[in-house]
Amino acid sequence: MPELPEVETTVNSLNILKNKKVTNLQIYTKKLRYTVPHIKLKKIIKSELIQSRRISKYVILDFKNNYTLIIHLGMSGRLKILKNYSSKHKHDHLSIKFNNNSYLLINDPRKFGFVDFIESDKIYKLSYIKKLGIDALDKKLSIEYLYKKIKKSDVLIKQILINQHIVAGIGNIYASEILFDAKISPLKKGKSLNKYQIGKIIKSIRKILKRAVESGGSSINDYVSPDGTLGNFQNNFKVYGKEGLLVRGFKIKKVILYGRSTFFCPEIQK
DNA sequence: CACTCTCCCTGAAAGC
DNA sequence: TGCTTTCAGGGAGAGT
Repeated sequence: MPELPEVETTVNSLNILKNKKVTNLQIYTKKLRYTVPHIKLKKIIKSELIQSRRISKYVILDFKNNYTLIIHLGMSGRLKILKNYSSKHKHDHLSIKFNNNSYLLINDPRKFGFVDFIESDKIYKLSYIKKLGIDALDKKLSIEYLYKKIKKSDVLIKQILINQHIVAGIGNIYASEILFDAKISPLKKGKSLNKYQIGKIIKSIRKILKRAVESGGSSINDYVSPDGTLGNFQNNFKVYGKEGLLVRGFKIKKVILYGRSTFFCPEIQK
């Protein structure tokens, strides 16, 4: 499931379409999580892709005509770049043809993702973008910022980490990995953490996410990079999905927090 | 406002 | 073996 590292890997791969012009657009699905803005989307035809970038877990494609395509991959969403595309594959919802004869496809079995289309200068007016907290890999993510956000919070640190309005980009899987790396229990309340512990968490956020980006993201379930390469960071997961396994002689436990699976090692994470 | 719960969806895995 | 049920999760919106 795409979290920050997978989205980062995705937008990097999409840069091979930079300066290419859209020659055709096919929409196969009326609605993903939200209705696909099919009328507006036609505006990208004949325009060139200027750049592919990431805002939190959103893929941002800026076009030369000053319009921007926003793609959220949800849980099972995946972008593919294909040279030959004669027939639609299962769960393909959108296909964009470029003038180098390659196709960018949005494929999403669970339809938890969505696409949006807006004038480029209005992107920060979108409520879901405007509300985002500091990006998990932004240098501006400081101990002071996080401490201030959570010093009065009764919410568990695990939930704070996946709250996109506080730190943007971390999802359920990496939250478990980050807290294991920081040796801090997911069950700790935000307000119980001191600045030293928050510093450890920030270090672990950067360490785990950067490593994951370097390994091309994770490929659990069907996440694959647009160029077809598989990420392999899931091989580096220490606790996620590893209930019952031993770490330094201690068992990894699974608990459900706010309806989400959470993996940790109580003896190591305090 | 701040928090938690529910829901959207399909395929894989578990259960029977 | 094969059918049925459960589970997975991002994030908006409803509910408290």
